[in-house]
Amino acid sequence: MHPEPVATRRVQRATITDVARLAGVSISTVSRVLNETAPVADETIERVRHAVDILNFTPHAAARMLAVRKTDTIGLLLPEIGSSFFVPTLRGIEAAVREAGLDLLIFTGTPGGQRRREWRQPLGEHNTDGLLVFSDLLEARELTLLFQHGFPVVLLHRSAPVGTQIPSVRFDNRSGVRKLLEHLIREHGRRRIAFVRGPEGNEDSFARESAYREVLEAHEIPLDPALLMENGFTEQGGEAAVQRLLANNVACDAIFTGDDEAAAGALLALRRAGKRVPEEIAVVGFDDVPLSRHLNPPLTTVRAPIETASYLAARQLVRLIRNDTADAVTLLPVELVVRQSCGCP
Amino acid sequence: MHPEPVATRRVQRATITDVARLAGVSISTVSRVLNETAPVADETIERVRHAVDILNFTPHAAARMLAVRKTDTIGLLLPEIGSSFFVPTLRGIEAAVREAGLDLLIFTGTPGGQRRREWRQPLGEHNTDGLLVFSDLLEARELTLLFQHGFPVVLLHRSAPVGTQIPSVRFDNRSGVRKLLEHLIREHGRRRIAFVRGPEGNEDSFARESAYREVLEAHEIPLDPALLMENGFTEQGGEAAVQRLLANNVACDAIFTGDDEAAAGALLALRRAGKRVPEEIAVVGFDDVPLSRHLNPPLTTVRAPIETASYLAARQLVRLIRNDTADAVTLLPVELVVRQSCGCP
DNA sequence: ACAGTCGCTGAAAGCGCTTTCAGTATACCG
DNA sequence: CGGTATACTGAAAGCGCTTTCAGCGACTGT
Repeated sequence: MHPEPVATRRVQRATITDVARLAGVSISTVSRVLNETAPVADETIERVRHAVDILNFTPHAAARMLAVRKTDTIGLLLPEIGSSFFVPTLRGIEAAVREAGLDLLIFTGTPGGQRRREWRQPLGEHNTDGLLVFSDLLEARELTLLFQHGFPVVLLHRSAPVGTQIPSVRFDNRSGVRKLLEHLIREHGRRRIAFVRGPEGNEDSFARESAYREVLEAHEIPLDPALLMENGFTEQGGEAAVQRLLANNVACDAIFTGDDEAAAGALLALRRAGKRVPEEIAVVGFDDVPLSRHLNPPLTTVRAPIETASYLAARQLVRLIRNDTADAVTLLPVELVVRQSCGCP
Repeated sequence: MHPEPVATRRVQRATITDVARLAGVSISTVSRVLNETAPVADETIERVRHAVDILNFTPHAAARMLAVRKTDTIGLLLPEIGSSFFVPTLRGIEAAVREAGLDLLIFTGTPGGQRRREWRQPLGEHNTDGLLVFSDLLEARELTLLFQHGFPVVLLHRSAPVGTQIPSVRFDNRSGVRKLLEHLIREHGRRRIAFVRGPEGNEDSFARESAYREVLEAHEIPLDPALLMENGFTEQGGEAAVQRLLANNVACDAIFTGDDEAAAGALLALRRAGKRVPEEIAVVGFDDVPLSRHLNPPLTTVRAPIETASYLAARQLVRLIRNDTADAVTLLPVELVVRQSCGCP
């Protein structure tokens, strides 16, 4: 497993000065042919290009950033990257970032949850041209501070702190939950619907829960606190929640998990307990991650345009960086996708 | 969807000079208290810290990089981030990167596959302290060039180009395939085993295919070219491959897909065609992504330590950056995980 | 009492680029 | 033919940091 270790010695990198010397011009000229910022004689261009090739010259990004005072980089702040929710999320962001010709710096939260608050901010205002924040890692007051400094920030799946106008893009959670639960109630006559919520402080989870309460109320179904469970938007969380539900023997004919991963866990627990889904208990989720159609039975859920959301968020950020303007809020419509776990054939 | 657009005006950032002025010291002193590189009087430290707080000062990363001549950033080169394989991969890398106190710059390949080859290399030798390369995006000759320059690079799921000693970390694919197929052959008596391979040029896929051939040979099963299909390590690819297989009516009693996502697709196609899995056709995959245990039936596969691999790769890179040494090759053991899709109860 | 140390600090040189600014040579206009 | 724009180029001044270098005072040891 550990054969010959390998060693390395660094080689001095070429700088713009080397190129200039080799081409017999000044560094200003080299800079000009590289950036095409001023007319340069064809013959000179040729010489410079040639020198660049010979020396395999690549400009030192930091020097460039320092001189032009921008980084052409955007930062992405993520919670711990756990679920498959991140695959489309990252794709969307990456697409937008590449389209804009920027680079992407990623920073994720520590599992422990405690943030590193040091003087050297990894994604601070100085290291990137803007920040895409997905997670509750950054506290409201830090966001506010950033906003007040006019530093470009956009929020993904989280709304702006009061007092700020930070652009955000989110799903229309309420409408999704409404469609989902009404389907369960009207089409399948379920009324004892458990809700397995996401982590404390997660806005999506909060919105979904309050929509859940609204729908129950609208149908005059009393809310049974025993049907409300925690999880954390993870498979294990969903599994544990359902285990608890079953252990406590609380009657229920449907489970709505705040997200699909939890639904997967719920399904696992239900099967292990010998419950038939959907006959005895229906299960529905939210998000429609790629996993969902493969579940057994295939999961009825709400399709959230995950990739689109992150793509648009990144685009907003780019707009904010380049034009100093963006849409305050982008609310993305979601769509009910009926598969079999709700009881439909 | 697009309410009031929001506008922003930038605010001038504080520099070390501002801090120095406010604290009534020289910038050298400020730098020293920030970096703790030389003794500074307690009272002075206090004044500087205070000034830093007041001004909300964060050092300009580019300036720092330029001065110290390192970026404290590592670059990650990914293929298009498509499958859930990336979730553990990113986690592992992120963990290692954070442990080492570095930042992570991500660059993924263009979907079209053509690389941007411009003078301004996004992840070039100048923008990061080292590169973690997962994908065949970078050609062998570019890797070689980097290696010759002594630029730290480590390869993930890809072996070093001939002539270089670039460290790499990979799975022990052959052994995994052997265990998997021998199980299929010995325990379940399957002999017409189709193989759905990954994308051209993917080393994992190549290794798995050649191991497949070896195992067949060892069991004196003739290789039927009709049983060899392309896909691309995607769900859709696996689905399409199996559709083709069925359409051509080629007899087969098992399908081995080069990865689990493709297995998920295969399962879908099989079910749609009314084939019973595993009774009529067994299906096995490779990787054991989180999805696999949820498939219907749960997928027998080979567990590859995806997160560990990327974690170790990142650690090797850090070692290479800091100590100029690393292990030439790290081969990670894999493990058969038997579920129901092979025919086991 | 004096050289040698040590704690602490500021001036200044650089890191590798971009970008004015100034300048020369050539073209073009009336 | 004088004047003015135009193509092209180099010197030099930064961008915001780190890091020598040198210096000053206060201690130490002999």
